[in-house]
Amino acid sequence: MILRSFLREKLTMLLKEIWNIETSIPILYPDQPKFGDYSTSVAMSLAKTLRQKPLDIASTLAEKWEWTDICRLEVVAPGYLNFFVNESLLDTLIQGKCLEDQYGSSDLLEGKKILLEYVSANPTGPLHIGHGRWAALGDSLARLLRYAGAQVWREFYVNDAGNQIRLLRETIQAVREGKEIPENGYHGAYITDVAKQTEDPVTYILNWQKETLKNFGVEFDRYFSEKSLHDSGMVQKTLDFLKSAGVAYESEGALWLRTTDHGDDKDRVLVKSDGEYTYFAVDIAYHQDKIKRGFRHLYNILGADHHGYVKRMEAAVWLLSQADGVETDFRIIIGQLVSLYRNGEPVRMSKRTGDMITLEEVLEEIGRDALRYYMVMRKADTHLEFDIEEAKKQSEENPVFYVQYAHARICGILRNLPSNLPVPQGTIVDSPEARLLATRLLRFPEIVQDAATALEPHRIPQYLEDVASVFHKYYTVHRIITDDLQTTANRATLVKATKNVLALGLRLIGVSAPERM
RNA sequence: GCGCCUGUAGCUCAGCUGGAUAGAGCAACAGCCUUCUAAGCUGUGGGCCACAGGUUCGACUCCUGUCAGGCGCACCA
Repeated sequence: MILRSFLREKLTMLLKEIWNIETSIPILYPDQPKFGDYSTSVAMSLAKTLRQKPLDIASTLAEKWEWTDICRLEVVAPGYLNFFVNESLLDTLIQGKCLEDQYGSSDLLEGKKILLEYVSANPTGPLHIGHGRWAALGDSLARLLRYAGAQVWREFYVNDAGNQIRLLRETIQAVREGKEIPENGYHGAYITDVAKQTEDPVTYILNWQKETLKNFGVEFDRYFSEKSLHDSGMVQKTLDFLKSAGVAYESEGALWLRTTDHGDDKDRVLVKSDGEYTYFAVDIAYHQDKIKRGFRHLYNILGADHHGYVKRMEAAVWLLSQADGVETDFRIIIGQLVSLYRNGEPVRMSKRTGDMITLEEVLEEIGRDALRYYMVMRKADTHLEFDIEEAKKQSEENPVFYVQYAHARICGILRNLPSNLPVPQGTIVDSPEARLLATRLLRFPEIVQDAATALEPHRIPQYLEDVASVFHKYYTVHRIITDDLQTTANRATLVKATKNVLALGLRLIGVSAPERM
Protein backbone atom coordinates (compact mmCIF):
# COMPACT_ATOMS: atom_id res chain seq x y z
CA MET A 1 0.00 0.00 0.00
CA ILE A 2 1.28 3.41 -0.91
CA LEU A 3 -0.14 5.68 1.74
CA ARG A 4 0.11 8.91 -0.14
CA SER A 5 -1.85 7.45 -3.04
CA PHE A 6 -4.41 6.10 -0.63
CA LEU A 7 -4.94 9.51 0.94
CA ARG A 8 -5.17 11.20 -2.41
CA GLU A 9 -7.66 8.64 -3.63
CA LYS A 10 -9.94 8.94 -0.62
CA LEU A 11 -9.82 12.73 -0.61
CA THR A 12 -10.63 12.80 -4.30
CA MET A 13 -13.57 10.57 -3.59
CA LEU A 14 -14.84 12.77 -0.78
CA LEU A 15 -14.52 15.96 -2.78
CA LYS A 16 -16.49 14.37 -5.57
CA GLU A 17 -19.10 13.07 -3.18
CA ILE A 18 -19.61 16.20 -1.12
CA TRP A 19 -19.11 19.05 -3.58
CA ASN A 20 -18.90 17.22 -6.87
CA ILE A 21 -15.56 18.78 -7.77
CA GLU A 22 -12.30 17.44 -9.05
CA THR A 23 -8.95 18.99 -8.35
CA SER A 24 -5.37 17.94 -7.91
CA ILE A 25 -4.61 17.27 -4.28
CA PRO A 26 -1.16 18.08 -2.96
CA ILE A 27 -0.02 15.74 -0.22
CA LEU A 28 2.97 17.04 1.69
CA TYR A 29 5.45 15.75 4.20
CA PRO A 30 5.21 18.18 7.10
CA ASP A 31 8.54 19.21 8.53
CA GLN A 32 7.36 18.78 12.10
CA PRO A 33 6.07 15.56 13.62
CA LYS A 34 3.27 17.38 15.37
CA PHE A 35 1.80 18.25 11.98
CA GLY A 36 1.46 14.60 11.13
CA ASP A 37 3.04 12.16 8.73
CA TYR A 38 1.24 13.61 5.75
CA SER A 39 -0.76 16.76 5.30
CA THR A 40 -2.74 18.57 2.67
CA SER A 41 -3.59 22.17 2.05
CA VAL A 42 -6.41 21.34 -0.31
CA ALA A 43 -9.05 22.96 1.89
CA MET A 44 -7.34 26.32 1.57
CA SER A 45 -7.00 26.20 -2.16
CA LEU A 46 -10.68 25.28 -2.50
CA ALA A 47 -11.93 28.12 -0.30
CA LYS A 48 -12.54 30.43 -3.20
CA THR A 49 -14.32 28.04 -5.54
CA LEU A 50 -16.48 26.62 -2.76
CA ARG A 51 -17.05 30.00 -1.15
CA GLN A 52 -16.46 28.58 2.27
CA LYS A 53 -13.90 29.12 4.97
CA PRO A 54 -10.92 26.79 4.63
CA LEU A 55 -11.43 25.63 8.18
CA ASP A 56 -15.04 24.65 7.46
CA ILE A 57 -14.03 22.72 4.36
CA ALA A 58 -11.36 20.92 6.32
CA SER A 59 -13.77 20.11 9.12
CA THR A 60 -16.36 18.74 6.74
CA LEU A 61 -13.74 16.49 5.18
CA ALA A 62 -12.59 15.39 8.61
CA GLU A 63 -16.12 14.49 9.63
CA LYS A 64 -16.58 12.32 6.58
CA TRP A 65 -13.20 10.64 7.03
CA GLU A 66 -13.96 7.03 7.84
CA TRP A 67 -10.55 5.42 7.36
CA THR A 68 -9.27 5.97 10.87
CA ASP A 69 -7.91 2.43 10.92
CA ILE A 70 -5.37 3.69 8.37
CA CYS A 71 -4.79 7.21 9.62
CA ARG A 72 -6.44 9.57 11.96
CA LEU A 73 -6.86 13.14 10.97
CA GLU A 74 -6.51 16.54 12.56
CA VAL A 75 -7.77 19.87 11.38
CA VAL A 76 -5.46 22.78 12.05
CA ALA A 77 -5.87 26.47 11.32
CA PRO A 78 -5.93 28.02 8.83
CA GLY A 79 -7.12 24.89 7.06
CA TYR A 80 -4.59 22.11 7.07
CA LEU A 81 -5.58 18.49 7.25
CA ASN A 82 -2.90 16.52 9.05
CA PHE A 83 -2.76 12.75 8.83
CA PHE A 84 -1.24 10.47 11.44
CA VAL A 85 -0.62 6.93 10.35
CA ASN A 86 -2.10 4.37 12.68
CA GLU A 87 0.54 2.72 14.90
CA SER A 88 -0.54 -0.83 14.31
CA LEU A 89 -0.60 -0.27 10.58
CA LEU A 90 2.97 1.00 10.85
CA ASP A 91 3.94 -2.19 12.65
CA THR A 92 2.26 -4.29 9.99
CA LEU A 93 3.93 -2.51 7.11
CA ILE A 94 7.38 -2.55 8.69
CA GLN A 95 7.37 -6.30 9.10
CA GLY A 96 5.58 -6.88 5.81
CA LYS A 97 5.90 -4.65 2.75
CA CYS A 98 9.05 -2.89 3.85
CA LEU A 99 11.01 -6.13 4.02
CA GLU A 100 10.13 -7.28 0.53
CA ASP A 101 12.79 -7.62 -2.16
CA GLN A 102 10.83 -5.44 -4.53
CA TYR A 103 9.69 -2.88 -1.99
CA GLY A 104 9.06 0.43 -3.68
CA SER A 105 8.42 -1.01 -7.11
CA SER A 106 5.08 -0.30 -8.69
CA ASP A 107 3.02 -0.60 -11.84
CA LEU A 108 2.76 3.15 -12.21
CA LEU A 109 4.33 3.17 -15.68
CA GLU A 110 3.03 -0.24 -16.64
CA GLY A 111 2.79 -0.72 -20.38
CA LYS A 112 5.06 2.16 -21.29
CA LYS A 113 7.81 1.26 -23.70
CA ILE A 114 10.55 3.78 -23.22
CA LEU A 115 13.64 4.20 -25.33
CA LEU A 116 16.23 5.97 -23.24
CA GLU A 117 19.21 7.31 -25.14
CA TYR A 118 22.22 8.63 -23.29
CA VAL A 119 25.94 9.30 -23.52
CA SER A 120 26.05 8.85 -27.32
CA ALA A 121 29.60 10.18 -27.44
CA ASN A 122 31.58 10.38 -30.65
CA PRO A 123 34.04 7.52 -30.90
CA THR A 124 36.85 9.98 -31.50
CA GLY A 125 38.32 10.13 -28.03
CA PRO A 126 38.03 8.99 -24.46
CA LEU A 127 34.97 9.85 -22.38
CA HIS A 128 35.21 12.84 -20.10
CA ILE A 129 33.60 13.63 -16.78
CA GLY A 130 30.54 15.15 -18.46
CA HIS A 131 29.86 11.83 -20.16
CA GLY A 132 30.21 10.33 -16.72
CA ARG A 133 27.37 12.47 -15.52
CA TRP A 134 25.01 11.63 -18.38
CA ALA A 135 25.98 7.98 -18.01
CA ALA A 136 25.22 7.87 -14.29
CA LEU A 137 22.01 9.82 -14.81
CA GLY A 138 20.86 7.63 -17.67
CA ASP A 139 21.66 4.38 -15.98
CA SER A 140 19.96 5.44 -12.76
CA LEU A 141 16.95 6.72 -14.64
CA ALA A 142 16.62 3.43 -16.48
CA ARG A 143 16.65 1.56 -13.19
CA LEU A 144 14.10 3.94 -11.71
CA LEU A 145 11.73 3.77 -14.65
CA ARG A 146 11.90 0.00 -14.65
CA TYR A 147 11.24 -0.06 -10.95
CA ALA A 148 8.16 2.04 -11.60
CA GLY A 149 6.92 -0.57 -14.03
CA ALA A 150 8.04 0.72 -17.41
CA GLN A 151 9.79 -1.25 -20.11
CA VAL A 152 13.04 0.55 -20.73
CA TRP A 153 15.43 -0.01 -23.59
CA ARG A 154 18.81 1.71 -23.20
CA GLU A 155 20.72 2.93 -26.22
CA PHE A 156 24.02 4.58 -26.97
CA TYR A 157 24.01 6.16 -30.42
CA VAL A 158 27.43 5.67 -31.94
CA ASN A 159 28.37 8.45 -34.33
CA ASP A 160 30.56 6.20 -36.42
CA ALA A 161 30.02 8.09 -39.66
CA GLY A 162 30.56 11.60 -40.89
CA ASN A 163 33.17 14.30 -40.74
CA GLN A 164 34.54 13.75 -37.28
CA ILE A 165 35.20 10.12 -38.05
CA ARG A 166 36.89 10.97 -41.30
CA LEU A 167 39.07 13.47 -39.49
CA LEU A 168 39.98 10.93 -36.88
CA ARG A 169 41.01 8.40 -39.48
CA GLU A 170 43.06 11.01 -41.29
CA THR A 171 44.73 11.97 -38.05
CA ILE A 172 45.61 8.40 -37.15
CA GLN A 173 46.78 7.73 -40.68
CA ALA A 174 49.05 10.75 -40.55
CA VAL A 175 50.54 9.76 -37.19
CA ARG A 176 51.15 6.23 -38.39
CA GLU A 177 52.97 7.54 -41.43
CA GLY A 178 54.91 10.05 -39.39
CA LYS A 179 53.28 12.95 -41.18
CA GLU A 180 51.89 16.10 -39.70
CA ILE A 181 48.40 15.95 -38.21
CA PRO A 182 45.95 17.62 -40.60
CA GLU A 183 44.31 20.88 -39.75
CA ASN A 184 41.27 20.42 -37.47
CA GLY A 185 42.63 16.99 -36.68
CA TYR A 186 42.80 15.48 -33.23
CA HIS A 187 45.72 16.32 -30.98
CA GLY A 188 45.05 14.58 -27.71
CA ALA A 189 47.78 12.56 -26.08
CA TYR A 190 45.65 9.47 -26.58
CA ILE A 191 46.09 9.80 -30.36
CA THR A 192 49.59 8.37 -30.17
CA ASP A 193 48.30 5.31 -28.37
CA VAL A 194 45.45 4.81 -30.76
CA ALA A 195 47.83 5.07 -33.70
CA LYS A 196 49.95 2.27 -32.29
CA GLN A 197 47.03 -0.14 -32.37
CA THR A 198 46.62 -2.34 -35.39
CA GLU A 199 42.87 -2.22 -34.90
CA ASP A 200 40.62 0.24 -36.68
CA PRO A 201 40.75 3.45 -34.62
CA VAL A 202 36.99 3.85 -34.40
CA THR A 203 36.48 0.31 -33.20
CA TYR A 204 39.34 0.68 -30.78
CA ILE A 205 38.05 3.89 -29.24
CA LEU A 206 34.50 2.62 -29.06
CA ASN A 207 35.65 -0.49 -27.21
CA TRP A 208 37.64 1.71 -24.91
CA GLN A 209 34.53 3.76 -24.13
CA LYS A 210 32.52 0.61 -23.58
CA GLU A 211 35.15 -0.65 -21.18
CA THR A 212 35.09 2.57 -19.19
CA LEU A 213 31.31 2.52 -18.98
CA LYS A 214 31.36 -1.07 -17.90
CA ASN A 215 33.77 -0.25 -15.12
CA PHE A 216 31.44 2.55 -14.16
CA GLY A 217 28.59 0.06 -13.92
CA VAL A 218 26.73 1.62 -16.83
CA GLU A 219 25.14 -0.70 -19.32
CA PHE A 220 23.27 -0.45 -22.57
CA ASP A 221 20.93 -2.80 -24.34
CA ARG A 222 22.34 -1.70 -27.64
CA TYR A 223 25.05 0.43 -29.14
CA PHE A 224 23.26 1.77 -32.19
CA SER A 225 25.50 2.46 -35.15
CA GLU A 226 24.92 5.64 -37.14
CA LYS A 227 26.67 4.01 -40.04
CA SER A 228 24.04 1.27 -40.13
CA LEU A 229 21.42 3.90 -40.92
CA HIS A 230 23.38 4.91 -44.00
CA ASP A 231 24.05 1.33 -45.03
CA SER A 232 20.44 0.23 -44.75
CA GLY A 233 19.17 3.20 -46.71
CA MET A 234 17.15 4.32 -43.72
CA VAL A 235 18.33 7.89 -44.06
CA GLN A 236 17.14 8.20 -47.61
CA LYS A 237 13.86 6.50 -46.76
CA THR A 238 13.23 8.94 -43.97
CA LEU A 239 14.02 11.91 -46.17
CA ASP A 240 11.69 10.64 -48.89
CA PHE A 241 9.06 10.18 -46.26
CA LEU A 242 9.45 13.75 -45.04
CA LYS A 243 9.30 15.05 -48.59
CA SER A 244 6.15 13.13 -49.39
CA ALA A 245 4.63 14.38 -46.18
CA GLY A 246 5.29 17.88 -47.43
CA VAL A 247 7.41 19.01 -44.50
CA ALA A 248 10.73 18.98 -46.35
CA TYR A 249 11.43 21.24 -49.28
CA GLU A 250 14.29 22.13 -51.61
CA SER A 251 15.84 25.55 -51.71
CA GLU A 252 19.21 26.95 -52.71
CA GLY A 253 20.31 23.49 -53.74
CA ALA A 254 19.68 22.03 -50.31
CA LEU A 255 16.87 20.08 -48.67
CA TRP A 256 15.26 21.77 -45.68
CA LEU A 257 12.94 20.67 -42.89
CA ARG A 258 10.13 22.94 -41.77
CA THR A 259 11.12 22.97 -38.13
CA THR A 260 9.67 26.46 -37.80
CA ASP A 261 6.27 24.76 -37.92
CA HIS A 262 6.97 23.64 -34.41
CA GLY A 263 8.85 26.23 -32.46
CA ASP A 264 12.25 26.43 -34.10
CA ASP A 265 13.78 29.79 -35.05
CA LYS A 266 14.61 28.77 -38.58
CA ASP A 267 14.23 25.83 -40.87
CA ARG A 268 17.12 23.39 -40.85
CA VAL A 269 19.11 21.75 -43.58
CA LEU A 270 18.79 18.00 -44.11
CA VAL A 271 20.84 17.58 -47.27
CA LYS A 272 23.61 20.05 -47.99
CA SER A 273 24.06 21.50 -51.44
CA ASP A 274 27.06 19.21 -51.91
CA GLY A 275 24.67 16.28 -51.54
CA GLU A 276 25.82 15.16 -48.11
CA TYR A 277 23.42 14.45 -45.28
CA THR A 278 23.64 16.63 -42.23
CA TYR A 279 24.05 15.10 -38.79
CA PHE A 280 20.52 16.29 -38.13
CA ALA A 281 19.09 14.30 -41.04
CA VAL A 282 20.70 11.10 -39.86
CA ASP A 283 19.54 11.68 -36.33
CA ILE A 284 15.99 12.07 -37.60
CA ALA A 285 16.33 8.75 -39.38
CA TYR A 286 17.47 7.27 -36.09
CA HIS A 287 14.40 8.60 -34.35
CA GLN A 288 12.18 7.38 -37.15
CA ASP A 289 13.74 3.99 -36.58
CA LYS A 290 12.94 4.19 -32.87
CA ILE A 291 9.32 4.93 -33.69
CA LYS A 292 9.19 2.12 -36.23
CA ARG A 293 10.46 -0.23 -33.55
CA GLY A 294 7.33 0.56 -31.58
CA PHE A 295 8.64 3.05 -29.05
CA ARG A 296 6.36 5.96 -28.23
CA HIS A 297 8.27 7.31 -25.29
CA LEU A 298 11.58 8.65 -26.50
CA TYR A 299 13.77 10.11 -23.80
CA ASN A 300 17.19 11.53 -24.57
CA ILE A 301 19.79 12.78 -22.17
CA LEU A 302 21.75 15.52 -23.84
CA GLY A 303 24.75 17.47 -22.70
CA ALA A 304 24.08 21.15 -22.16
CA ASP A 305 26.74 21.93 -24.75
CA HIS A 306 24.28 20.63 -27.34
CA HIS A 307 21.13 22.21 -26.03
CA GLY A 308 20.90 24.46 -29.09
CA TYR A 309 19.89 21.28 -30.85
CA VAL A 310 16.81 20.65 -28.73
CA LYS A 311 14.21 22.75 -30.52
CA ARG A 312 14.96 21.44 -33.97
CA MET A 313 14.94 17.87 -32.72
CA GLU A 314 11.64 18.35 -30.94
CA ALA A 315 10.23 19.82 -34.10
CA ALA A 316 11.58 16.94 -36.13
CA VAL A 317 10.10 14.26 -33.92
CA TRP A 318 6.83 16.13 -33.87
CA LEU A 319 6.77 16.30 -37.66
CA LEU A 320 7.63 12.61 -37.88
CA SER A 321 4.85 11.70 -35.48
CA GLN A 322 2.32 13.82 -37.34
CA ALA A 323 3.28 12.29 -40.64
CA ASP A 324 3.22 8.81 -39.15
CA GLY A 325 -0.08 9.42 -37.41
CA VAL A 326 1.31 8.36 -34.07
CA GLU A 327 1.52 10.13 -30.78
CA THR A 328 4.96 10.33 -29.28
CA ASP A 329 6.20 11.48 -25.93
CA PHE A 330 9.58 12.96 -26.72
CA ARG A 331 11.58 14.40 -23.88
CA ILE A 332 15.05 15.76 -23.70
CA ILE A 333 16.78 15.91 -20.38
CA ILE A 334 19.55 18.44 -20.40
CA GLY A 335 22.49 17.43 -18.30
CA GLN A 336 24.43 20.51 -17.35
CA LEU A 337 28.17 20.43 -17.59
CA VAL A 338 30.54 19.30 -14.91
CA SER A 339 33.27 21.70 -13.92
CA LEU A 340 36.21 19.66 -12.84
CA TYR A 341 38.61 20.96 -10.25
CA ARG A 342 41.68 19.66 -8.58
CA ASN A 343 42.53 21.44 -5.36
CA GLY A 344 40.44 24.35 -6.49
CA GLU A 345 42.25 24.62 -9.82
CA PRO A 346 40.06 24.14 -12.89
CA VAL A 347 40.90 21.13 -15.02
CA ARG A 348 40.48 21.44 -18.77
CA MET A 349 38.03 19.05 -20.34
CA SER A 350 38.66 19.71 -23.98
CA LYS A 351 39.09 16.77 -26.25
CA ARG A 352 41.62 18.62 -28.31
CA THR A 353 44.11 19.75 -25.72
CA GLY A 354 45.51 16.38 -24.82
CA ASP A 355 45.78 17.80 -21.36
CA MET A 356 42.51 16.48 -20.15
CA ILE A 357 41.41 14.18 -17.45
CA THR A 358 39.33 11.32 -18.70
CA LEU A 359 36.38 9.69 -17.03
CA GLU A 360 38.51 6.59 -16.79
CA GLU A 361 41.15 8.39 -14.73
CA VAL A 362 38.66 10.04 -12.40
CA LEU A 363 36.94 6.70 -11.96
CA GLU A 364 40.19 4.99 -11.01
CA GLU A 365 41.07 7.77 -8.66
CA ILE A 366 37.94 8.11 -6.58
CA GLY A 367 36.11 4.86 -7.20
CA ARG A 368 32.86 3.85 -8.75
CA ASP A 369 30.53 4.28 -5.79
CA ALA A 370 31.64 7.77 -4.87
CA LEU A 371 31.74 8.96 -8.46
CA ARG A 372 28.32 7.59 -9.34
CA TYR A 373 26.86 9.07 -6.23
CA TYR A 374 28.34 12.49 -6.90
CA MET A 375 27.18 12.43 -10.50
CA VAL A 376 23.53 11.80 -9.65
CA MET A 377 23.18 13.60 -6.34
CA ARG A 378 22.44 16.95 -7.96
CA LYS A 379 19.59 18.00 -10.18
CA ALA A 380 20.53 17.37 -13.80
CA ASP A 381 20.02 20.99 -14.77
CA THR A 382 22.38 22.51 -12.25
CA HIS A 383 26.02 22.97 -13.07
CA LEU A 384 28.07 20.53 -11.11
CA GLU A 385 31.26 21.65 -9.43
CA PHE A 386 33.32 18.62 -8.82
CA ASP A 387 36.68 18.70 -7.10
CA ILE A 388 38.59 15.47 -7.43
CA GLU A 389 40.83 16.06 -4.46
CA GLU A 390 37.95 17.11 -2.30
CA ALA A 391 35.95 14.04 -3.17
CA LYS A 392 38.90 11.96 -2.06
CA LYS A 393 39.78 14.09 0.94
CA GLN A 394 36.26 14.06 2.19
CA SER A 395 36.03 10.41 1.54
CA GLU A 396 35.53 9.79 5.22
CA GLU A 397 32.69 12.20 5.63
CA ASN A 398 31.04 12.53 2.29
CA PRO A 399 27.44 11.67 1.60
CA VAL A 400 27.94 8.36 -0.12
CA PHE A 401 29.84 6.99 2.86
CA TYR A 402 27.30 8.44 5.22
CA VAL A 403 24.56 6.41 3.57
CA GLN A 404 26.67 3.31 3.12
CA TYR A 405 27.80 3.53 6.71
CA ALA A 406 24.22 3.40 7.93
CA HIS A 407 23.79 0.22 5.93
CA ALA A 408 27.03 -1.34 7.18
CA ARG A 409 26.18 -0.37 10.72
CA ILE A 410 22.88 -2.21 10.48
CA CYS A 411 24.64 -5.25 9.07
CA GLY A 412 26.92 -5.15 12.09
CA ILE A 413 23.96 -5.18 14.43
CA LEU A 414 22.31 -8.02 12.58
CA ARG A 415 25.48 -10.09 12.86
CA ASN A 416 25.34 -9.73 16.63
CA LEU A 417 21.73 -10.76 16.95
CA PRO A 418 21.05 -13.72 19.23
CA SER A 419 20.09 -16.83 17.31
CA ASN A 420 17.02 -17.75 19.38
CA LEU A 421 14.91 -14.71 18.54
CA PRO A 422 11.11 -15.06 18.56
CA VAL A 423 9.01 -13.78 15.67
CA PRO A 424 8.19 -10.09 16.00
CA GLN A 425 5.11 -9.54 18.07
CA GLY A 426 3.47 -6.56 19.67
CA THR A 427 4.71 -3.04 19.15
CA ILE A 428 7.60 -2.53 16.76
CA VAL A 429 7.39 1.21 16.53
CA ASP A 430 7.94 1.79 20.22
CA SER A 431 9.34 5.32 20.42
CA PRO A 432 9.11 8.70 18.69
CA GLU A 433 12.46 8.01 17.03
CA ALA A 434 11.25 4.65 15.79
CA ARG A 435 8.11 6.28 14.46
CA LEU A 436 10.13 8.87 12.62
CA LEU A 437 12.20 6.15 11.03
CA ALA A 438 9.21 3.98 10.16
CA THR A 439 7.29 6.77 8.50
CA ARG A 440 10.40 7.67 6.50
CA LEU A 441 10.55 4.11 5.23
CA LEU A 442 6.94 4.34 4.10
CA ARG A 443 7.91 7.17 1.80
CA PHE A 444 10.25 5.07 -0.27
CA PRO A 445 7.69 3.96 -2.89
CA GLU A 446 6.45 7.52 -3.12
CA ILE A 447 9.92 8.92 -3.66
CA VAL A 448 10.61 6.32 -6.33
CA GLN A 449 7.43 7.29 -8.16
CA ASP A 450 8.22 10.99 -7.92
CA ALA A 451 11.76 10.50 -9.12
CA ALA A 452 10.57 8.34 -12.02
CA THR A 453 7.77 10.60 -13.20
CA ALA A 454 9.82 13.77 -12.86
CA LEU A 455 12.82 12.00 -14.42
CA GLU A 456 14.89 13.20 -11.50
CA PRO A 457 17.20 10.53 -10.14
CA HIS A 458 18.77 12.95 -7.67
CA ARG A 459 15.77 12.54 -5.43
CA ILE A 460 16.96 9.08 -4.49
CA PRO A 461 20.31 10.03 -2.89
CA GLN A 462 18.55 12.99 -1.32
CA TYR A 463 16.05 10.66 0.28
CA LEU A 464 18.67 8.12 1.30
CA GLU A 465 20.61 10.76 3.19
CA ASP A 466 17.42 11.60 5.00
CA VAL A 467 16.79 7.97 5.92
CA ALA A 468 20.40 7.47 6.99
CA SER A 469 20.24 10.54 9.16
CA VAL A 470 17.03 9.46 10.86
CA PHE A 471 18.46 6.01 11.39
CA HIS A 472 21.71 7.28 12.91
CA LYS A 473 19.67 9.36 15.33
CA TYR A 474 17.52 6.39 16.25
CA TYR A 475 20.63 4.31 16.76
CA THR A 476 22.23 6.71 19.21
CA VAL A 477 19.11 6.87 21.34
CA HIS A 478 17.99 3.24 21.36
CA ARG A 479 19.68 -0.10 21.69
CA ILE A 480 18.47 -2.73 19.31
CA ILE A 481 19.92 -5.71 21.09
CA THR A 482 18.60 -5.77 24.64
CA ASP A 483 18.09 -8.36 27.36
CA ASP A 484 14.51 -8.73 26.31
CA LEU A 485 14.34 -11.09 23.35
CA GLN A 486 10.94 -9.93 22.17
CA THR A 487 11.98 -6.28 22.14
CA THR A 488 15.17 -7.22 20.36
CA ALA A 489 13.24 -9.14 17.72
CA ASN A 490 10.84 -6.26 17.22
CA ARG A 491 13.54 -3.60 16.88
CA ALA A 492 15.61 -5.83 14.66
CA THR A 493 12.66 -5.88 12.29
CA LEU A 494 12.60 -2.12 12.03
CA VAL A 495 16.32 -2.08 11.44
CA LYS A 496 16.05 -4.77 8.77
CA ALA A 497 13.43 -2.74 6.99
CA THR A 498 15.78 0.24 7.08
CA LYS A 499 18.59 -1.84 5.66
CA ASN A 500 16.28 -3.04 2.91
CA VAL A 501 15.32 0.49 1.90
CA LEU A 502 18.92 1.70 1.94
CA ALA A 503 20.10 -1.24 -0.13
CA LEU A 504 17.27 -0.90 -2.65
CA GLY A 505 17.76 2.84 -2.93
CA LEU A 506 21.49 2.52 -3.46
CA ARG A 507 20.90 -0.14 -6.08
CA LEU A 508 18.64 2.28 -7.97
CA ILE A 509 21.60 4.61 -8.44
CA GLY A 510 24.08 1.82 -9.01
CA VAL A 511 25.98 2.21 -5.76
CA SER A 512 26.94 -0.75 -3.62
CA ALA A 513 25.60 -1.37 -0.13
CA PRO A 514 28.56 -2.76 1.82
CA GLU A 515 28.09 -5.16 4.73
CA ARG A 516 31.17 -3.84 6.50
CA MET A 517 33.12 -0.63 6.42
C1' G B 1 21.97 40.75 -30.19
C1' C B 2 18.82 36.02 -29.55
C1' G B 3 17.89 31.25 -26.96
C1' C B 4 18.49 27.53 -22.87
C1' C B 5 20.26 26.69 -17.76
C1' U B 6 21.69 28.72 -13.11
C1' G B 7 21.70 32.65 -8.91
C1' U B 8 19.16 30.03 -1.48
C1' A B 9 24.34 30.05 5.02
C1' G B 10 31.65 31.36 4.07
C1' C B 11 31.75 26.73 0.17
C1' U B 12 28.85 22.68 -2.46
C1' C B 13 23.73 22.11 -2.93
C1' A B 14 18.26 20.41 -1.39
C1' G B 15 13.54 22.65 -0.94
C1' C B 16 8.44 17.37 -2.13
C1' U B 17 4.93 21.07 -9.42
C1' G B 18 1.85 27.61 -4.41
C1' G B 19 1.29 26.41 1.93
C1' A B 20 2.88 25.99 8.64
C1' U B 21 9.03 29.47 12.19
C1' A B 22 13.74 28.49 4.86
C1' G B 23 16.98 22.89 5.25
C1' A B 24 21.42 19.35 4.70
C1' G B 25 26.57 18.39 4.11
C1' C B 26 31.32 20.59 4.33
C1' A B 27 34.09 24.63 6.95
C1' A B 28 34.27 27.22 12.44
C1' C B 29 33.43 26.64 17.68
C1' A B 30 31.74 23.60 22.17
C1' G B 31 30.39 18.74 23.94
C1' C B 32 29.27 12.89 23.70
C1' C B 33 32.53 6.28 23.16
C1' U B 34 33.75 0.47 30.00
C1' U B 35 27.31 -1.09 26.17
C1' C B 36 25.01 -3.38 18.87
C1' U B 37 30.62 0.08 13.88
C1' A B 38 32.43 7.72 16.78
C1' A B 39 32.84 7.00 8.69
C1' G B 40 28.12 8.46 14.23
C1' C B 41 25.28 11.87 17.60
C1' U B 42 24.14 16.72 20.32
C1' G B 43 24.55 22.04 20.66
C1' U B 44 26.19 27.24 18.86
C1' G B 45 27.01 30.86 15.26
C1' G B 46 25.85 31.85 10.13
C1' G B 47 20.06 33.97 5.33
C1' C B 48 16.49 41.10 2.62
C1' C B 49 16.13 32.88 -0.93
C1' A B 50 20.62 38.03 -6.87
C1' C B 51 17.54 42.75 -7.35
C1' A B 52 12.73 45.35 -8.53
C1' G B 53 7.78 44.98 -9.55
C1' G B 54 3.25 41.81 -10.29
C1' U B 55 -0.47 37.56 -9.49
C1' U B 56 -2.46 35.20 -4.75
C1' C B 57 -5.70 34.49 1.45
C1' G B 58 -0.29 32.77 1.06
C1' A B 59 5.66 33.11 -3.37
C1' C B 60 12.32 30.36 -2.65
C1' U B 61 8.45 28.17 -5.90
C1' C B 62 4.24 31.24 -10.94
C1' C B 63 4.59 36.06 -14.49
C1' U B 64 7.45 40.56 -16.22
C1' G B 65 11.87 43.38 -16.14
C1' U B 66 17.06 44.22 -14.54
C1' C B 67 21.90 42.43 -13.08
C1' A B 68 25.60 38.34 -12.77
C1' G B 69 27.68 33.47 -14.26
C1' G B 70 27.64 29.00 -17.58
C1' C B 71 26.46 27.06 -22.38
C1' G B 72 24.74 27.45 -27.16
C1' C B 73 23.23 30.33 -31.66
C1' A B 74 26.40 26.37 -39.25
C1' C B 75 24.58 23.77 -45.68
C1' C B 76 29.83 21.18 -38.02
C1' A B 77 28.96 16.84 -35.33
